[in-house]
Amino acid sequence: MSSFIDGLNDAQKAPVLHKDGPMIVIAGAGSGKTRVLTFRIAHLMAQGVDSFNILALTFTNKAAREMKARIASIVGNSDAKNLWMGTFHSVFAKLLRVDGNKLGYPPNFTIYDTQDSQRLISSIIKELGLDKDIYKYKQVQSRISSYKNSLITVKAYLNNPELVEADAMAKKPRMGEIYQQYVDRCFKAGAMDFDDLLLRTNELLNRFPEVLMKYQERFKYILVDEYQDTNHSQYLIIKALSDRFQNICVVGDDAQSIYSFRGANISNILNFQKDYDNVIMYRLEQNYRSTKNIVNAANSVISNNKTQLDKVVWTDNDEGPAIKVHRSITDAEEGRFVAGSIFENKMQHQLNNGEFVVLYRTNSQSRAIEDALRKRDIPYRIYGGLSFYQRKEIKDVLGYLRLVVNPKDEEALKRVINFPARGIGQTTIDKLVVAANHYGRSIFEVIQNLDRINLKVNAGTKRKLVDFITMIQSFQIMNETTDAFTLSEHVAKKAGVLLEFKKDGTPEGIARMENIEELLNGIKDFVEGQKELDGATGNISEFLEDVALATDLDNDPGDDDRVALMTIHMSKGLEFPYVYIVGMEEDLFPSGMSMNTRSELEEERRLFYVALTRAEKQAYLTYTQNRYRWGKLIDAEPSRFIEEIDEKYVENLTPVDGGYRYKSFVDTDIFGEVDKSKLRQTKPKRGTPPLVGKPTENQLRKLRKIKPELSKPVGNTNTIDPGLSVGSLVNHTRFGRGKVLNLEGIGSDRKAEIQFDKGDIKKLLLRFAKLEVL
DNA sequence: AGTGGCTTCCTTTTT
DNA sequence: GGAAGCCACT
Repeated sequence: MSSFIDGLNDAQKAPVLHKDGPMIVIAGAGSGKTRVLTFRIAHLMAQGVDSFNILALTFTNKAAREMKARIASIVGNSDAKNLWMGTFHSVFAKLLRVDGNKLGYPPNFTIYDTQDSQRLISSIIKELGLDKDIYKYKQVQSRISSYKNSLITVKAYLNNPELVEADAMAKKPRMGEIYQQYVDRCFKAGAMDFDDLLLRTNELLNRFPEVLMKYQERFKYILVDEYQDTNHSQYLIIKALSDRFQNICVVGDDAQSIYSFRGANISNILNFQKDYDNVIMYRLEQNYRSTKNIVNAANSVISNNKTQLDKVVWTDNDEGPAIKVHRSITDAEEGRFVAGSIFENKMQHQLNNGEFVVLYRTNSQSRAIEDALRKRDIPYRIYGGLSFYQRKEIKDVLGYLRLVVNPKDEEALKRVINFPARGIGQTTIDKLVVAANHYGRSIFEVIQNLDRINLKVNAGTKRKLVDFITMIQSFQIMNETTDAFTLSEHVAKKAGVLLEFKKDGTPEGIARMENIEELLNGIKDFVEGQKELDGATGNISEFLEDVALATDLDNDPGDDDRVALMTIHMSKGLEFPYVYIVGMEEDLFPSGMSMNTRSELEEERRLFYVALTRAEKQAYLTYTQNRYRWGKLIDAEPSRFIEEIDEKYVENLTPVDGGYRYKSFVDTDIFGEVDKSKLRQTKPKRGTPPLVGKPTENQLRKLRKIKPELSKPVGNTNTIDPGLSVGSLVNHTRFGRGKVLNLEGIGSDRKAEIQFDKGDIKKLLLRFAKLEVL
């Protein structure tokens, strides 16, 4: 009966037809992973599994929407509606809206974005009177974030001498205090940050067995996409929910794990088979996306990594053209080359703009490409970067709306209480914050009770404060009876945000006004969309939730024909016939900040692998010899990754003779004088890991014509600190001298078991322990 | 309280 | 080359 399955190959059919019990699908790039997931869900439903009992976690909400639509077209619309499908964050936000009250959160809790978190932390640092040069708010925020993602609560932190020690060593002895304050303040504001959405879900499932049971019963079948990018917190949620029925299906590719910086733990996928009994493993190794050339090139690159599962990606597709490498003098010229090449390809092969993507390592690289595309009149769209919802004017309007939904939301309040200016200055706000902390209430409540508190503000200021509160309350009353669009339009006008930008009159002000109008249009569309769904009201809180967890990709209009520009990270899961990877330079890609350990470098390499495997027909790599960075022209040298591609898959576009090359070494200025600065030697690369010098292992292997030996999944691969091995003598700042007995874990979870001379045996996380190898 | 000019750090990637 | 925060002046 399930005739829709006939279009699959045998390797794909097996995981689709797998019924009960834990399973893992190791899916190479372009092997039809999404198809397998989609068909598996459809098949489960066709077999009689109630869609109500299926939970599917995807990497973007867009992916979830598309998958849902696809399933709906296979099995019929009404059933697909009940599927719980979305990102971890959006799915568990929904769950917490229902059951978060057990943890003391209101159902209308706010979701703080990174900026909100950073602002709060920054003000806590100030309030505690700490040195902002030592306690850098961004660093502190990312540290707290990584604690949360490892489920280290404030209490756990304070009870863990290693962590406390590590922060004290880093001259931040008061980290614990900041962490505590931060958590308290978020809670008091009825707010969760991104990490809380996962952490609190864990807390909920741990502390309330009846809640755990409810969701275990509900989610009889759980499917997780991009499993290689899950962090510890996500891992535990999945583990808890699937514990009862063990119908867990995870899909992923260890070679495409690129999110360790936000806590993703590659050992989740490497160790999956140990986590459940009787795991069936499926492999999808046939690539349907790319040419032989691209697949082979990508394979030759990734074989430089030690840590990987045993898998060989291959394809039946055409040979295809070689990967083209282009060198240019400056980043402006690089842009011109890309624009010119896109133009030529379009003409020669009759292609649309939408068939091209330009990928880069950092968002700031988009500028040079944009300039060049604009000059050539090639329409483009940038994904990511400063997204629409992060613009100041948009956040201002949203700030008001957030306050309407949750008046305890301090970050929103601080943002809008004096924008547009209404004579409530920093001094007043500081006093309010102090009072609010003192009474354990929100600023909003403090203002409501001004008469009962002895707050030293003059009568004029007091009136202004009360006026502000009254205005917000009037919005709240309106919100009870009206939809998001009507309310937002009213708020934008009444609060004076629109007027503020209008009277500004500068082109910038006008642009901001237009952006607000665009936001209002967006809300209108949203409301109309929601009204068609049942159970949704088109209320503003639904819109805010959508916005807080939206990816730039999620809002892709995708209707007009444009060249896409995005970071490699954003491109994961996408495919394009023509791919340009720009900025292939040392210190940029691999990033200078990721060359300190082997595991960091391996992640950069996986990132390159992801970039290459986006291409269906043709990939271009470009690099420049000089690039503007931090407003200065700096020398650049080609990325090691270019050399790591087996040369038979590469074609060099750069003219080698004709003086071009000499110019690159001895540059002359416009008068023909030699520019002395170009003659100096390039600085030695700092922190280059020993195994990737020249010649690389891979190059040696190629010379010897030996197939690279794929290492076993876990355990003995040393991915952090190559200098440490069993038997090493080390010195710990606190515990003294010791000997390494054992090493385990991978990446940021890597631990060493050490016998210290004092007699103790301890397991230390290498990430935190400051060890000196003797 | 609000404004303008100065400094710093930044640029790794994002839910 | 830019945002964001700080200080000093009005």
